[in-house]
Amino acid sequence: MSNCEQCIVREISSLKALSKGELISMAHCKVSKTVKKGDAIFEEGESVNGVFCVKEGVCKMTKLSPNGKDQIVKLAKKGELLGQRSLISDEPANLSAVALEDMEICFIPKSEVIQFFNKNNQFSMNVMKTICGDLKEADDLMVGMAQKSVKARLAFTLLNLEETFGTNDDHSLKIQLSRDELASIIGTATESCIRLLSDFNKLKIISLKGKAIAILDKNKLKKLAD
Amino acid sequence: MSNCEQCIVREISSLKALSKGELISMAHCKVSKTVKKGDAIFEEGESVNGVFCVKEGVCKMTKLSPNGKDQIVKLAKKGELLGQRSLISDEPANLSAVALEDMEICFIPKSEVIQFFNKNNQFSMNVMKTICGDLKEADDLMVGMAQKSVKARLAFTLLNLEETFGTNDDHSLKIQLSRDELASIIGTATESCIRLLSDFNKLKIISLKGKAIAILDKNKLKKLAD
DNA sequence: TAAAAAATATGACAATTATCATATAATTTA
DNA sequence: TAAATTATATGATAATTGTCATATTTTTTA
Repeated sequence: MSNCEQCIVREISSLKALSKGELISMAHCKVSKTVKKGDAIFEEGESVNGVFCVKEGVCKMTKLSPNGKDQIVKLAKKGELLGQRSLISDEPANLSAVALEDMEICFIPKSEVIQFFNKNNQFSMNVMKTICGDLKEADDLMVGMAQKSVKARLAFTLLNLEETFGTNDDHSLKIQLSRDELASIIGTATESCIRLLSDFNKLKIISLKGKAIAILDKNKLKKLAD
Repeated sequence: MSNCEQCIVREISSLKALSKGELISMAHCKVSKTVKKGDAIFEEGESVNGVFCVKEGVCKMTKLSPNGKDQIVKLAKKGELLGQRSLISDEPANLSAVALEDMEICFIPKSEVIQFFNKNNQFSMNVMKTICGDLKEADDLMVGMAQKSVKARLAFTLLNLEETFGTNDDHSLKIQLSRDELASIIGTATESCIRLLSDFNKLKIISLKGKAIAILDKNKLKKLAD
């Protein structure tokens, strides 16, 4: 049982509203886990009896469409709480969470989170704000899906990935996604995604070295993105 | 200044958690309005300093895409609160709200809503649940947009409209949408929407009489919807 | 390390969907 | 009511995107 008071993540999530006492209480009931790349934290339809706090690593939140393809709805990284919506709505998970990298996460049981909701108004407010942010993002993505071409969605996604996850020294995106996963974010066939990446590469807008993607011409990409 | 205690809407929204005293307080500061079909309640980007409670009528929540087309993100009807997300996130409206029918609405100022948040835990919880519901719906719609054909989205939308708004005696959908608006829900060109409606009509899956749409074969429509 | 499996890449083609043109019907305005 | 405007409808065609086939490269496994 490690200390929640000293956890870095505490500072960057809704949990920052918790008092010393609440943190100590949480330290007693939380369960730390490591998750290997590719493993599921939870699956769509599953009853998740609490929330998961991401301490390290990135995971994809996906939903299976009737056609059998997974759609990536969101990427979650350090500091995010998974399963909040489920907990509040008292419903099974609407999305699956699968690790894109090795992860460190903590599970906080529902009873504990409910306590925080009841006693700590600022915590409730933080969670609400997070969910409101997710809602705005989901609405915006929906409009993008409905109105933009695949090319524009790819351009937008690449810019977004750079913004959210940053770049390595060689300017390549820090986050490593397969072509299949990238296609599953923008909502297209893997081949279409690969083809467009090739096009962007030929136009010197991006560079491709294996899985690594680097943005070379951000302005052109921005123009393509709407 | 009319009575909030006797308002029917109170029973079917987050407001049902409010105490007698809170309702009386609200009755003093709320502002009732009528909105004509086609008029905007608020526009995307506007600072809405409170929430609107829909007492009668239906409105569309839309967002302008860079290509200049409006996308309908959601339809809101009696009992729904508009502008909750904005209020909680303390941000301008992400969506516009435009009346599809003549409406009766009440405006409740932000300061009053904040009071309720602070003092009435059940109210907070109700609002949270609503927003969580919206988030789930938005995620699901996003996946649909990304993965389903226009035909499937139209089928799904028609079923949804019947479920949500019901039918008249002649089995036609109670909600009246222009072809343009229907297209703007499913995210396609107006012509494509019209063409598919014609196809469904020829196949006796739906019937068209002017603007009125009636579902004739729900099972076929369900099969088309995924 | 060699073989097998999976991921990436590209071509050919088909299906879907958008766009433009134009006709007709319905609604609004003068 | 007549004219004008707007909405609905349909055809022709182009653009986009998906599917299937098949290399090629990379990664994994034995």
